[in-house]
Amino acid sequence: MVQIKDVAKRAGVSVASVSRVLTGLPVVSEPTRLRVLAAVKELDYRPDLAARRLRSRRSDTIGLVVSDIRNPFFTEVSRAVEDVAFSRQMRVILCNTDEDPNKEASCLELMRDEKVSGVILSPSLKLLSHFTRADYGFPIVLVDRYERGIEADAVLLDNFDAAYRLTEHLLANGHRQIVFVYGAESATGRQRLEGHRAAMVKHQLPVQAEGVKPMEDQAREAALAVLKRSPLPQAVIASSGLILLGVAEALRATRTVIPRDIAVAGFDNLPWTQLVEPGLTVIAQPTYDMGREAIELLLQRIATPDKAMRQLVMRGELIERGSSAARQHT
Amino acid sequence: MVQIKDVAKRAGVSVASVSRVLTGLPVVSEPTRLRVLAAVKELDYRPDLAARRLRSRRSDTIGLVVSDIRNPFFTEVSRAVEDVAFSRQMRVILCNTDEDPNKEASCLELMRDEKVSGVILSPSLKLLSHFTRADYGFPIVLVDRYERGIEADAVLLDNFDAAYRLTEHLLANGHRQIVFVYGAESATGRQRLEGHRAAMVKHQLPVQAEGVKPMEDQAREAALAVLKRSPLPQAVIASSGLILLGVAEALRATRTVIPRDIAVAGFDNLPWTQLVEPGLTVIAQPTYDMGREAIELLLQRIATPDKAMRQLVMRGELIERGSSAARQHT
DNA sequence: ATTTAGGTTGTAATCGACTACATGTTTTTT
DNA sequence: AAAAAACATGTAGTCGATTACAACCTAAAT
Repeated sequence: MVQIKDVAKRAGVSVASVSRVLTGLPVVSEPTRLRVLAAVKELDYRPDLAARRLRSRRSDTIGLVVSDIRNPFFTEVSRAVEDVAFSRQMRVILCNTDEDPNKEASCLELMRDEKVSGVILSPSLKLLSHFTRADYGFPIVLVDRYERGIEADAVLLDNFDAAYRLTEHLLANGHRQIVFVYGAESATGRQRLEGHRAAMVKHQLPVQAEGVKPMEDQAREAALAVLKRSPLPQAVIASSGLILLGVAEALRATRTVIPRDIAVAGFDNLPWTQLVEPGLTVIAQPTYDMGREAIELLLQRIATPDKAMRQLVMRGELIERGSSAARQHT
Repeated sequence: MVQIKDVAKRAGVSVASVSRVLTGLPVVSEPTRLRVLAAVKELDYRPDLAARRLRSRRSDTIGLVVSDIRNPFFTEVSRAVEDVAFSRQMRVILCNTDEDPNKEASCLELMRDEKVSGVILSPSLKLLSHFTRADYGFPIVLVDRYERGIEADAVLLDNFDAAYRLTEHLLANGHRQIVFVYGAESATGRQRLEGHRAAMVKHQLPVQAEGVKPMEDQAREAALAVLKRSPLPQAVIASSGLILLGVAEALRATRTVIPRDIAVAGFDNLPWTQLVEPGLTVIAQPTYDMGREAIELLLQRIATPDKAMRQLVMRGELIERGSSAARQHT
């Protein structure tokens, strides 16, 4: 195993100089720098990360704590985070919480043990409700979930605005009786409900909301119940991609024709939403960008810990497809 | 910062005893063990991982190297790997290669630097073609991709069998002119082509294969070209979920009706395959189980490095849906 | 010519845990 | 009862880097 003293010997300098070159300190002369780099290359020296981390108290590692990496939103975020981290020679450690506060606490403890430089976190509702930055030894950037007034960096969709515009779109196309199926245990779901509510109230229409647990089968059951109503509502909105999937399954199971029998709209522009006839109208989130912004924000926070907290609120894009087409007068 | 000597003092023992208790060595008496554990709890002591790793030369970390975590197959595998690792107090480090041999080499180098206990790898075609276990300082388990005769642990689908059965299913339903759209740059795609070929040859039918790059838009273009043919083939098989998506997009864009105009079948039982009318017939892979088996295999390999290599070949499940319904005689 | 400042370099201490070895104690064997 | 074996524990060295500090050299300032 070649180590730093071998490099030092080869380059004819002390270990301190080698270390200075490798950590990028600007206190080495150009000639020594070049000789060290040459020796490193000749010997194919790789610094021992454990030793480096022990002494320097830093790990150059980013933690990513999400409910479930299989959620396409988080998958995309993780890819963005990994891309940026990789380009900066940093590592990513992943942890799934399943929305379980205990597992979430374990994950954050794990991150503390790893002495991560920072964490990108999608918090459970419970953690979000009493989030305090001082509780952790590392900076945190929240993604997807955030509540007004919390002192934390965050990257999220403008949920209120997105749901408001989606609702306005349906209303403009003549749909009046709208059922809003949303994730009741999620801050995001609730904020989207508020945006929907605001649009409905503005048009003096009643709000029909169905809160579900954030699982596909739950959403399907809720949607099936809605579809048993008589008369059928004129439209249904799903507050997330997962719920939209459940709704689509229910519609297919009951042979309900979109948009003739009922109009549909939802969140998350997943690949399949354009495949389901006649194409599902959705709010697209800039997921990859959100992940990228989250880690950039985190890296800035690590560099300058005392600047004021920032929230990056991103705008969703309304993608109109056949599922929300104008209502035919009957 | 509370450290091991604080615990030792509190428990009235030496640091060696504390270390022995914490690393689970069976050479401590029960009384001291209990007193150490009590002291650990009272002080909320957390061992410094960097120090531990430096001295012990082990990291208790697993590397996961895949082409793209956004591929649902790998997403699911990563979730399984993370679950098992988490339950054993191990970490997972993720790296995406984009099928680029250079990035792949960087990822594996990164894993070496991290002194991972082992790696779960989905190799590029190039790496697979001259894979040698001795090239790395850690054990490797291959997932999804494997070639006969390679001396390596692996977990994969029985691709030949799955494609064979899928083809037999289409043939049994009366489809004769079948186009097989497959990922030409993937070992998996090629193996599936061989299975398809075997079934066609057995029935003395010609093989029509279209190799594409493993990207959705490439598959769509290829499928569009196929759909321009006159007469239209009677069925199309997609050798992966990604390609199936491209095919489905092409069919929708051309308003081709499944299965009246053309029958469809493919791989990967993704949530949306049952949503596309009239439901797409697919081979389902036991993805989560494959991930679980992969890390279990890896942990066994770490425990006993010298046992013979093992390949776990799993059987795909044929899920028949409307897209491959029996051909109407004309 | 002497002092001062600024820039380079090297020596040695240090990070915090694991573990080889030595030592002491108890149990078993002869 | 003595010797050997087995077990339990402690002391101190070690893992391989970073970095505080001191020492040195050169150039600028007095």
